[in-house]
Amino acid sequence: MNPSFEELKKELNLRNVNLSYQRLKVLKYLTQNQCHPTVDQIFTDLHKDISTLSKTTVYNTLRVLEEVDLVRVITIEEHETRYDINVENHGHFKCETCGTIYDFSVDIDFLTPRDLDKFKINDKNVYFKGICPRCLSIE
Amino acid sequence: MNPSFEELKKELNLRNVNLSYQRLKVLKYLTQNQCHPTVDQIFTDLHKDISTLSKTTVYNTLRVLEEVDLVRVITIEEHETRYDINVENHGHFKCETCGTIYDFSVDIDFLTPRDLDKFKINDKNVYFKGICPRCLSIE
DNA sequence: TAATAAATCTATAACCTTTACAATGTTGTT
DNA sequence: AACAACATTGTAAAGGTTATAGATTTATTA
Repeated sequence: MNPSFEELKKELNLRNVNLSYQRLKVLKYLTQNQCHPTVDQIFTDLHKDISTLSKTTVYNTLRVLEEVDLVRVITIEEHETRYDINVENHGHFKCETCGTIYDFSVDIDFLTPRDLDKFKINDKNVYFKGICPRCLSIE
Repeated sequence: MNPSFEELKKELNLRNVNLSYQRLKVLKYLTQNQCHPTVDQIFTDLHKDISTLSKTTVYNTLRVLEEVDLVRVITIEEHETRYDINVENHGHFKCETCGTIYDFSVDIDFLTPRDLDKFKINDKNVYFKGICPRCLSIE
């Protein structure tokens, strides 16, 4: 499972990242909204609570969290960078009709391309596109 | 193997896409430069031959070619949409040091996530990040 | 071939996301 | 309390992509 909020706070301390009020809110948002939100979604939602919040802060915070490997960047589609707190390897499915992004479990370690024998692999990503069951049933 | 240039021209006719001079040049470029170029790379190189070429035309052409499934969009990294004429399923490896994108063969059909039983899958993508052998040896 | 319609190309401006930067505010340490 | 270090904010700038309108080319018909 995903790490709990408390565990994440500990992680930040371990990695010498100060936990400001804004960073705490972003982190909390990511743990509670594991729907791969965009910066704009995060900013818009948090702005309701923190009227002084700047979008730059959201960018900065996400960059910091990414640097310490607590957050993962997902680039399924151009022009919409999404953020995911789950660092575990899993695949993403984007519905081309409604835009929802679904997680799915995939045995990425099973992928052992012989072509990459001499390559150092840091990150593996799998994403599919298509139509989700809900949109299929509506059609 | 990849389709030949002549075959691609036939494909365009089949799909009722007019083959203008500019489109022909872009298509030719993609078949001869299968290095997943960006729009800017395509435009800059072609501009040497066609001084009147507009970057908008490159965008438009790529969109048309994508719509008829002759070209595939690769989004490995944010802010750099890349184009690939090879529609066959294969994986991409991006070297985080030199930026080169390598192809590798991967048995994508082997990926049969049970989670996606009821999903209609149109497109499968696999991309890895890490360091390529050349950069490893230089270090 | 000429006339007309349709499609394509070009250039510019607009848009949107992300980054850079400088000023302000906050936190931590002594 | 004073200082330094860091974080936040707001604005401006950068970069890539798209919208649009006019010019050019191509296709069609007579």
